[in-house]
Amino acid sequence: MKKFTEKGELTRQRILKTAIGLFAKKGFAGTSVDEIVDTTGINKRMVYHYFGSKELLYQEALATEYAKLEALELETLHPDEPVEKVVSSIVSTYFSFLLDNPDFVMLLLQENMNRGLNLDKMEMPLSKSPMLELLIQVVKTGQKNGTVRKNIDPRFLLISLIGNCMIYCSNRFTLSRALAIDLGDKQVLKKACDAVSEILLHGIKA
Amino acid sequence: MKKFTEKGELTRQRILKTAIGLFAKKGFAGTSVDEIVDTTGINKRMVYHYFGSKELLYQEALATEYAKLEALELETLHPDEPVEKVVSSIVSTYFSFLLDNPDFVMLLLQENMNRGLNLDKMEMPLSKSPMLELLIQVVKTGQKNGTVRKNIDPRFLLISLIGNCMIYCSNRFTLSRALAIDLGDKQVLKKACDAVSEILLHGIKA
Amino acid sequence: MKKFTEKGELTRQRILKTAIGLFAKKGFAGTSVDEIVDTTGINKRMVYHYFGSKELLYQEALATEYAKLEALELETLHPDEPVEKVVSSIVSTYFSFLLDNPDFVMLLLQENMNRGLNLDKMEMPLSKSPMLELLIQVVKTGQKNGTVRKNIDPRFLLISLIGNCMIYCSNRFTLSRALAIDLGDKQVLKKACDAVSEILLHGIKA
Amino acid sequence: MKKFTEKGELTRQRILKTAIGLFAKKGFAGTSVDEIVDTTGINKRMVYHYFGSKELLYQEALATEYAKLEALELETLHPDEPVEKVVSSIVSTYFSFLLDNPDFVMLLLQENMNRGLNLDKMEMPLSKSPMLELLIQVVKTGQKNGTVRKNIDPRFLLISLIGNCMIYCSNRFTLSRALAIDLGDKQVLKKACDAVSEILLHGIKA
DNA sequence: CATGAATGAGGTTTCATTCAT
DNA sequence: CATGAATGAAACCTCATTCAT
Repeated sequence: MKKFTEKGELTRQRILKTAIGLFAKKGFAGTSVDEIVDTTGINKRMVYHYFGSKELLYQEALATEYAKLEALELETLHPDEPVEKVVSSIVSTYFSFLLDNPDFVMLLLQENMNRGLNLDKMEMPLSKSPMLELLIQVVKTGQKNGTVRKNIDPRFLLISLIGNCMIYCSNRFTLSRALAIDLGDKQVLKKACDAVSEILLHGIKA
Repeated sequence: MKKFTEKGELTRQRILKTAIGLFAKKGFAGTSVDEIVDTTGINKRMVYHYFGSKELLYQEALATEYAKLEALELETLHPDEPVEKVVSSIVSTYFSFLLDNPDFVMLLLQENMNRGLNLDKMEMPLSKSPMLELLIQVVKTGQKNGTVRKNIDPRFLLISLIGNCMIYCSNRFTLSRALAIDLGDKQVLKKACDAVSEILLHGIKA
Repeated sequence: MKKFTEKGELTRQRILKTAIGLFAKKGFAGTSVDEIVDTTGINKRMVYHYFGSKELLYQEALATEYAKLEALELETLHPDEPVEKVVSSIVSTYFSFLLDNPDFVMLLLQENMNRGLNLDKMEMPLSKSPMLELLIQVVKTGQKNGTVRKNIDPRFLLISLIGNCMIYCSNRFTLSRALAIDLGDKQVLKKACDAVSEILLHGIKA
Repeated sequence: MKKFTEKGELTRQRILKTAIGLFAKKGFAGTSVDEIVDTTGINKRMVYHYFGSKELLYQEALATEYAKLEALELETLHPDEPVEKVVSSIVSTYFSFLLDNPDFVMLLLQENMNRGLNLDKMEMPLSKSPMLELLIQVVKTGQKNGTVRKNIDPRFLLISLIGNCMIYCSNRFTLSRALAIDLGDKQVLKKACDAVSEILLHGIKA
């Protein structure tokens, strides 16, 4: 990796931060380099100096947000805790994370719309999800002591879990419209989080 | 409004169909009018003749795909059927629909990324979801006869239901990556559909 | 000349009238054939059927308006009338005409900006101005009987006369701005007309 | 505001100068940005870099020419000079100016044809015409000492004055045609200038 | 490290005109 | 006589990128 002076690093970060916001809001094709530099006030040449190209800048933006997912705090959760506690904790963790990181959500969706091609190009390590590891543990334990149904597949469970949370972000506007309910309202979201927790808990228990 | 001849209508439809595919695959900004006309072989001027602008073409594409959702056949489902049958039917209906209409999924996600602005511009009628009406019925019945838990809100249930199905499409690539499971595989999807059905059924029953 | 049926002639006239208005307001280059047909509601093909091309339509528009100038009523004026009466009559005649025919003014200016090229193409007859003939007469008479100064050239007098009237139309907006006076106001124009008459009358008398 | 280097300013000026000539000759709609850049040899992107849009470039062209009018040297004219000298000086000043600045004349006419909309957009200051101030002075003085008729309104006088000069430029081609006199001929123009001076002087004197 | 100038390709849209019926 | 469909060229403007200092 290149090393930059302190001032340079600051410039770099300002560009990256601005780019993340714009790419998240308007997509890769919908965002112009001019817009990024106009927003930051930094000279356009700097984008190419620090990032090489628009695409590489986008990938760095994607990587930066993606890294946040891995930083999800799991410290307070342990495989030896009861399954109920673990599941509801994961749900609220995801809810908070997704709501707090709308840029991440948008970039993730975009990447999926793009068939994951940028992640391929970036050769991101296929890091095993720690969340999945945890779920595998607690489900196995739960199945042993009879609190979890036998045919629960932790992978599908994790997907359900994510899907239940993500949908509030990824389809917020169309759902608000169709169901006449404001999914931007904090109180509504609190109830939604609880509803998700409860339905999943009942969904897996034996 | 303008009247078109049969031949003109054909041209119009060819443009629209092509546009739907490209907008779904590459997004609004990522698709050029040139690309659309090159694909169809129709003169570029015709796009503006029939649709007025790229944006209006996009909106018509969106409306066309969106209309498919409303056409989801609910005829075989009835409010007086048992809740189990209804829920699992809805799940498999959504699964099939989303898998069969990837363009719809992409356009829907894009519209959400765009904060629903195009739907607003189009002044789409806020049609009450028939799916929601159905769920409200069967949940109420189920709660009366004791098969469904009291605190199930049909709206959150529907969202969960959609989220559980949608996630397999909207996040297919990143999930396949992270969980080391091929979500493009038909058999995997069959299992996933069953898993979703089961978890939700257990999730709501008293 | 071609002959058209009554209905056809009507269509033709509607196109021509619309074209005159648009060409006068927005210029030749600034007016599109589409705009003309959209305004009339007549099919675009008809423009080419009746006029051949946009340029020929423009020339016909120009000729139509130009013809109005020749129709200026001079019947009540005679060479044997006193010069004062003739001059003030001409002034008010021009004033009325120019104010009543803004399209003429605009097309005339445009033609001058275009170096008279269309008039050349149209091979318009270099019709001797009847106004000039009249002026030549009365000036000669006036000079003979000592009421008009010797060195008055009727041609320059006519130009002055036209210039004094035309300026209120051709430069209405910039003059209104610069002189803080509303040259669109009827009463102001009445005074202006009188002022022009008076200044010219005193300007030529011996 | 943006800062430009010396070299950039040069490029800017070349574009502007070329634009003035073309806009004056062919009008706003009749001039294409491509034509401007082809004439200068400068890349098209630069037009938008320095001027923002074709319209803004046009406005700057208009403003540049318009500014020349204000620069009309009035230094040699003083309110305490006799009215005859002042009027004939103004006439020849205008004649020279208009003949020397055909681009100004064309842009001014165009702006009037456009109802002064660009001047409105540009929020040009409604600078009091120094020429008018001067005329007000000398007319008042002339009226006091009995050399100028009482009912001369300096504003209408100025308009007449301008009209008498302008007409030779604004309607040069149609007048040359109609009156069978070459208004492009220097000697003819000299005589015309004198005729205007004389008619106006006699027109105002008591 | 940083800046403004510059570029060629391509973006969306509109043009005047012709075709087929 | 009249219509809607169709066209290729050119309009204005923006793009990601590179140059020169």
